[in-house]
Amino acid sequence: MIIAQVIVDVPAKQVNQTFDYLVPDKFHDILEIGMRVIVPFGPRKVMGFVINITNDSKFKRLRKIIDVLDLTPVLTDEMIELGKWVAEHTLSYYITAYQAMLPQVLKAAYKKEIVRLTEDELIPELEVLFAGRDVINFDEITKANIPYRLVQKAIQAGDIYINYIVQSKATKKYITMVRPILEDYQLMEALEDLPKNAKKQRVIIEHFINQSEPLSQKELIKRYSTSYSTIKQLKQKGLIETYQQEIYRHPYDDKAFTKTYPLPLTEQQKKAIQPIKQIIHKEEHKVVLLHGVTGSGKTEIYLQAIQDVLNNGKEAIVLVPEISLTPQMVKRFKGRFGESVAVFHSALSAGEKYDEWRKIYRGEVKVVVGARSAVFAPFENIGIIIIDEEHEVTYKQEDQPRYHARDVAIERGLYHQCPVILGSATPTLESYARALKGVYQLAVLDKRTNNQAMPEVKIVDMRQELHAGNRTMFSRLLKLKIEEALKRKQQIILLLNRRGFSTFVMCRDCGQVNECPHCDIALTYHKSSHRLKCHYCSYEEPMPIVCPACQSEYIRYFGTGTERVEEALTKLIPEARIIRMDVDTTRRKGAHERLLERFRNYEADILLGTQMIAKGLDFENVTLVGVLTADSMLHLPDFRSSEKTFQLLTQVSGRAGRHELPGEVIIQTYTPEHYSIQLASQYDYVQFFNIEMRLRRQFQYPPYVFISLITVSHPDHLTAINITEEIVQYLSKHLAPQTSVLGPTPSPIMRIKDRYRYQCMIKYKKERHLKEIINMAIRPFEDQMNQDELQIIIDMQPYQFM
DNA sequence: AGCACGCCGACT
DNA sequence: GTCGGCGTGCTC
Repeated sequence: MIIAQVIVDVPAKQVNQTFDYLVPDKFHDILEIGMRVIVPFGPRKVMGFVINITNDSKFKRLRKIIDVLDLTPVLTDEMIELGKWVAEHTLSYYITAYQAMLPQVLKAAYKKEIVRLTEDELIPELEVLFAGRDVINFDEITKANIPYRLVQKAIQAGDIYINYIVQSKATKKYITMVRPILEDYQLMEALEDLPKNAKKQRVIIEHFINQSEPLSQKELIKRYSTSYSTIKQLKQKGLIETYQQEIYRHPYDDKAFTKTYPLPLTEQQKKAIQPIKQIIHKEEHKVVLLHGVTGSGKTEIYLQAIQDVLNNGKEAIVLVPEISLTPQMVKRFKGRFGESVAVFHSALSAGEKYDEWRKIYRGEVKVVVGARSAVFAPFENIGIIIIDEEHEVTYKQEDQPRYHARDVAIERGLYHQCPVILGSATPTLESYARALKGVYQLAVLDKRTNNQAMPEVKIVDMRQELHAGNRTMFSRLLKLKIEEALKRKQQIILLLNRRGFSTFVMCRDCGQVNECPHCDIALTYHKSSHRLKCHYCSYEEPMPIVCPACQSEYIRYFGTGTERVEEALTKLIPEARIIRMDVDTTRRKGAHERLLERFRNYEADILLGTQMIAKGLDFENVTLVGVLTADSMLHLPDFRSSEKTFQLLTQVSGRAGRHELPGEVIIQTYTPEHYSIQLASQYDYVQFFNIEMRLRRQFQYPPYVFISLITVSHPDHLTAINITEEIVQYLSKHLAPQTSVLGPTPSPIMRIKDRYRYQCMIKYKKERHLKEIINMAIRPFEDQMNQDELQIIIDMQPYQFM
């Protein structure tokens, strides 16, 4: 008796466990651990992952596996363990963790059909619906508003039945290939027999006499400017045949990547790469924090370390923050390792992602470059995992399973006994503290490879600008520097740090701010549509003409959107050619790259944008970087706001003067004395680290404590508070006395989509059974979560507190 | 999750 | 007595 233990595709607490199924004889030789199967589950059919195969079960009445969806396993043994680990550490369901590790298209799609079983007259409602057909989609029942009991009755009478269908969405792309069936001499004979007027057929047969390799039908038609009918005729004559060949989509195919070769390393780089190479050769697991200033050549270290790994016959994973932002990075990896690189990209279509995934899975590539989810790349022999810009928040997944790619990488590094490299110019305090403690190994690059000094940073106090009568958003210094750069035919990057700061509408008479009726947040003014939109739900309304509260006509919008900056800039310096980059101008696929390419080709003088332009860009001709509002996110309710400001300013300053030309940075701020702005301007990470650590200790924040966050939301305000209160009570009682349980505190945005949101924050140093205790605290509300509109979100390591 | 089952009030 | 609404509990 062969029994498969299956995790079923039903994300619910009560079924978050394996179910045993009998493996029918016909699947004995096929079925392996890690494959997807279709199993009966109650009255339905669902997809499931086989995570173990045994030969006994404590259940005596087992049902049979209906079908096997894969020819080879989609989950390796390691990934099965990893999925368990992820689920348990993030308090998610196993099924959710496994789905997150695989490309979307491997997710099953479910369909229900109603099949007619009798020729006899059905009830009129159903008869109308069937309208002569034997099978109809179940949705039609709901659409036609037929009460379900009537359907039930017909099922009981045996007139109809419900057919549950499980489909794998995986689509492969095929191409039609043409090849000769006969030998050359036979083809030559056939050539004789062809009618004189069959000129095109002759050409094609001649082609296959010279060249017996198959050719795609498309290419054949194009090359000999013929048509499908010619091929069809040859097929009928039995000279050639066509067949379908599976192909990969090639998202990067159209671009030629120029081959690059290892660059000579500087003394510093040599010193930094040495320990990494050692770990690679000893095949041990260690985490190395590579703290390197912008432009210090971290990427070259990655590339050469990977080369060593490949020479050892192993594979490499490289995580970058949102890869579409750094086409230059892809270029470098493709240039160095060519065909053996797979790229994971949020802009790829589901099918393209699946293709890249299969290349990894079949061992056709050795290197993966990708965003967060690439950490799950199904390699079986990993030799190194690199996380570039380790401090980036995008490595934390913000929905279930709420994992951090860094933690997963370290877990995989442990399994494969390989190094994990965390690279950053501004490491997170957590990582740097661990490096100082010796938990991680520290490698430092404090010089740029071109030996250029870091660009000089000037801080401009915007309050004084105002006092001097300058009401524009450009200080006199910045304006002067822009003009100078334009004169020198050099380029400029302007960063509008907009987070927590957008264009809202306020009445100048009564101070009324237009807010979303469903969320506690000001509506954002969109110039293009002249409407007010909520960024948290989909609510929008036309821009009012008079104030809704006092009917005053003096309503206007405040704050600074990129559109307005562009407008003001054009007014100030009319000759400047500007490219604006923000969510609006980059929404379309490939828009990002096109805009950057135009800037690179010097089709514009100024690149104006939000956060997205701060990272990874490398333009030779950029000598001036301006930050319009350095402090806009300093005051967000987030203990990491100083750290994030420091990171952003350092990051963006690094965009200037990366090559021959020296760079300059202007930071405009209303709080010039703030340490994160001061120290960013001096590139003094270590000092920033020391000051920030002192504050973190004083106020008990990570890395001195761990934080877990429970967010309770409910349409009823009081219910949300009360439930949070009960959870807080339970936790305070059962957690260690040194642990602090804070709450109920309203979330920074208390109401979103008409739901009130309250938080309970747990700050702890050591809690061995935290997950179990949290689960116990939540348990009394499980039923309510199923039925009522109660939602409880647990984040074991939150990065966002909104 | 999604479905059946079973209890209870309202109605033919 | 029967219909339909909803709470409860199960799915190998």
